[in-house]
Amino acid sequence: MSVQERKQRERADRERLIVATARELAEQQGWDAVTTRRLAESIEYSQPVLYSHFRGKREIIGAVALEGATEMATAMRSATAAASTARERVASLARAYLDFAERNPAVYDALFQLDGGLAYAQEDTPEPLKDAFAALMETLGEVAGEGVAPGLFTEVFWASLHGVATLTRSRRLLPEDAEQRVELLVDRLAVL
Amino acid sequence: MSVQERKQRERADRERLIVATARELAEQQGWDAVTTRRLAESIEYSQPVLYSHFRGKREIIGAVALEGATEMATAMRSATAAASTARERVASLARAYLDFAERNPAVYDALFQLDGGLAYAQEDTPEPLKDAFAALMETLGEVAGEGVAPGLFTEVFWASLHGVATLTRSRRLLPEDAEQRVELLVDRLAVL
DNA sequence: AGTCGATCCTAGCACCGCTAGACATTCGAG
DNA sequence: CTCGAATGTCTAGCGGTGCTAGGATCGACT
Repeated sequence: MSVQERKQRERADRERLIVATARELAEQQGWDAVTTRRLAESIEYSQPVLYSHFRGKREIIGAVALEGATEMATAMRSATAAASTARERVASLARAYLDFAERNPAVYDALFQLDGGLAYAQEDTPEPLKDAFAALMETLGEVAGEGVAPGLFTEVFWASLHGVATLTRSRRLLPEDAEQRVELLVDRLAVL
Repeated sequence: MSVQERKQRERADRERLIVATARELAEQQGWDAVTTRRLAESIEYSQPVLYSHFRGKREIIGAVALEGATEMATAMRSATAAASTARERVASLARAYLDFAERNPAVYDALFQLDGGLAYAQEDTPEPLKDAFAALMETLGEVAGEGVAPGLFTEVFWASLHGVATLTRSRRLLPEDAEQRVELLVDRLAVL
């Protein structure tokens, strides 16, 4: 049995290596540079090995997305933990979100821009994605205002942040006024 | 002279044909299906002809984007023209924006999602793009509220719409509550 | 020790964006 | 009217992509 267990462990290790390498490559040179050949070369295996772990490149993107969702949820929760007022919590959350997007563009793309073959906003949505949304809702739910469903409010706030994040990164918004945009969003959307 | 003029005219016609065909193909089967081979096949010329009009696929996307920007500006202006109150104007604008994105996903992608090699938010930004932003600002500038620059407010409102549009289309937001999301955005962001 | 199954790689498919170079056609000068 | 030049277009091909079929190799059991 121990031999099989070792093999399973090695296999799991290799899978983690694939995901980590894909992520690293994507962060350094963009997702376009993450080709199956380069990825295989980087992990020092041949291409077909990738396909014994994942159905295709899309699933690798999905794996990076799930990893990122967990990290993002953690980042958002720790950002809001220290703040005492509701306004501070919301502002910290927004800043943490945009900060994560800026610092991990490839992971952010895997999550919200590319097709990783993941289901969103459904029952079969993977747990990390649900949890990241939950992390948003924990803070945003309390500032939704009367008569507005927390889920709906969270979606709208999230979408706004997403718009700011993506338009900024593609240089369709200038990065200079980033802070002012956050302030405006928080002050107007949240009912404090 | 007339011979040269005819040739120039034919060349311009062919260029329009390329852009129109690219757009059509993209709307029908997505931008991934718009390959230089298929596009060339569709216009009944060989591949290299495309490169005598555009530097590459990116520029073709850019041409579709510019075409789309003009249409979008028109759509937004005619949506706000009929409305009498400021709130109605803003709500109509938002709906027109999201409607355009939903009805012309490929054009919307060319404008705000893909790289068409265009400059945004700069002096050398093409006129159609500037004008589309101007169309937004005409309506949104008057509801920015005191002490908030119209340009900044327009950017934030636009970004929010963009977030809703893209997350909805990639099925990360369910389309059901679309109208509620618009109402919430308008009522909270705009100072009426 | 020999078999047999799991594991991995080589080689290749059909496609991609893009371009060099050959070919035909048209134009303008003598 | 002829003939060289310029223009326009095409064929063929380069290096790349995601993905896979089929063969070689290796290691664990009988």
